[in-house]
Amino acid sequence: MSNIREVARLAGVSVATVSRALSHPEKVAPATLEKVQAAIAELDYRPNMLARNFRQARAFAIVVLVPDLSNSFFATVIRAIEDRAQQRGYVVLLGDTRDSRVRERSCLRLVETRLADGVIQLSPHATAHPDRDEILCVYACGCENTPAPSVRIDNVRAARTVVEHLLALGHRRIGVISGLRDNPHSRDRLKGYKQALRAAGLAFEPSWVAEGDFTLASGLEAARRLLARREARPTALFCMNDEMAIGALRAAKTLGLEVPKQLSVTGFDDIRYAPYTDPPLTTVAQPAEAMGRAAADLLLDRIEQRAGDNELVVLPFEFIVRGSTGPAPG
Amino acid sequence: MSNIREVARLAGVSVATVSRALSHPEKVAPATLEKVQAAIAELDYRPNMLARNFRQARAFAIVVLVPDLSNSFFATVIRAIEDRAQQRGYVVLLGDTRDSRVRERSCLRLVETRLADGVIQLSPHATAHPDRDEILCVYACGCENTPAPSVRIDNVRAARTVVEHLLALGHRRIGVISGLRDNPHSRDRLKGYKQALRAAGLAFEPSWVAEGDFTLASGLEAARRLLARREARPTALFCMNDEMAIGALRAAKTLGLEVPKQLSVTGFDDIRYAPYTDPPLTTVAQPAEAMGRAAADLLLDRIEQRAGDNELVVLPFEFIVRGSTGPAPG
DNA sequence: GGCCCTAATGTAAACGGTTACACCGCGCTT
DNA sequence: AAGCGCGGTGTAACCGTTTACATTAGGGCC
Repeated sequence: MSNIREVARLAGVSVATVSRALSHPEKVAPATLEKVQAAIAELDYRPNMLARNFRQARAFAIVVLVPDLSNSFFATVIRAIEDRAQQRGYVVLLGDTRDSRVRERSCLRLVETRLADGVIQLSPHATAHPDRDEILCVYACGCENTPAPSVRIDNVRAARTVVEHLLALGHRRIGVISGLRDNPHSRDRLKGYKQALRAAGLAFEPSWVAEGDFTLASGLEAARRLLARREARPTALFCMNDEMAIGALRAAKTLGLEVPKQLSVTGFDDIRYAPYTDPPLTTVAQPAEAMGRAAADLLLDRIEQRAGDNELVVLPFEFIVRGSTGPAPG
Repeated sequence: MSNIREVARLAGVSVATVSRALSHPEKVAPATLEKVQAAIAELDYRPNMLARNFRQARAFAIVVLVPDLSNSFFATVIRAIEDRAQQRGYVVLLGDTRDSRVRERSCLRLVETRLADGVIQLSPHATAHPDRDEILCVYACGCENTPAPSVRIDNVRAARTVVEHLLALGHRRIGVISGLRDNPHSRDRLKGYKQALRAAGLAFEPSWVAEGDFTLASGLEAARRLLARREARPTALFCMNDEMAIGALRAAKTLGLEVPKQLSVTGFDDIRYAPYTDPPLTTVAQPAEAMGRAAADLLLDRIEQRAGDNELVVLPFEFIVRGSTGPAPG
């Protein structure tokens, strides 16, 4: 495989000139540029990026830490990140942590060993790693107390909006299918739920909160538990993501409950499958693509030292009413 | 940031010894090893992988080309690839091509420029690139005529199995919702469809094939077209992936057709949402995880020159009957 | 005791780029 | 005409490892 020296020899110039021709073409005379390009074409030369990156002490790579790649929402965010990163000359390394601490650790090692220049976290693990502060890290799906450079929506307000919608439809017994109790997203969204209740003069009833873990199966299970109660069964379920809402819809179906006639269900995220559930899911659309792009820009700006001072990006969400919510039954 | 020389100085040995202590610990005396490790701990030294990779002329990275990351099936395959790659000391670069040729090209450039050691393709684009032969490439979701190192299921037989199931249920008018007509997967699966028809003594009716592009929306559209016909409306729809099947279910619902009573629908892939559709989707389960792992192993073995000779891995599929198929209506 | 073999370590040359610095020649200014 | 500035180019050092080869020491064998 040819290298820069061969190109230089063939073009009759020095290696420095070839290097400049590639990296700073404006600094070399047009005639020279042409000779160099001819030589490059002739040899089918491709610069060795391994060498370039090594010399520049930059990997031109970022790693994205995702709790679960096969969740459609995260996949969309990552797509946007990848897209933007590529535009700016970076490559993205995949780090599916599966919510495991050791996997996460081993991904962070990538930046410690210089294989990556920074990290984008898709989960809002607030728990700082001891040496985390030396690592450039941006949170793409932040929460109220997610540390500095991060992008998020106002989860509290979004949750409140959803619950206000249900209240306006006359629902008084609104069950919650939550993510893991100590997950920051769960906390924020529960906060919004409580705010809406309080504003409506209703008391918060802890037994109406069923804990899941953001998966389809856990949503189904949680819904079963909530709907099992004979007395005072919830007439609406506020689910903290779409996957669990889809699970809840399934539970309703197997219990013979008609949605939205007998039970309203709401989701969160607006994943691509949301308009295709039966009935289509009322949900909060997070601007997944915009969040990905913004997070990528935030991180890359910091890597390239053009650290903008606007370190917290809060993007607007959209509340989308579809068919899964309706007036509270009789 | 400390480097190998500082470690050597602190440990009172040469850089070569430090290097060996890290890469070939069995080659250094236990006492020396200890000194080196102490120095490493003291300085909190992390070897610079950029330098190591450069020196070894290896990136220890593979890129995976995926047509659409937010498709749940691909996401699962990638997860498995990432998992296996990490086990074997490699990192995975994400290449979401969005079915664009230029994006694909630019990803291949990564291996030409040495930033990656090989490629795993998730789409079976048979169209060889001019210089593709210099690039280590493995196909993870192959077809009948996918070139050499590849893993796949027997798409033809799987499709035939599905259609035989529908025939056994008494269906005689079986519509097809296909992927793009020239997509190899579409071809294989259509072939299986035809085989089943022929075996049952039925004629193939081209107008019962509606072309989609594997997306939810295209499935909905295609189903609308097929179900719009007054005379001889299909009683079953064979969809070439789950996403389009979900679209078809939606179409049926909006047209007031009951599934499976009036219309049977089948999918392909068994994505995680398949058991949660209404009714749950009858489909072909591709062993997504196994496919990912196998593809990773195939590629890494070749990168490491331990090229196994079993270059074509054909994994078993599973046909899963759920609620979306039933006897043909009266 | 000399020889040979081996294990452990050190020396220094790569790897393929980038870039600071030196240099050269030309045109413009004064 | 001398000096200056500047655009274009070349020389060579440098980035942090790995590793071929040289060197050394020690142990076993005759």
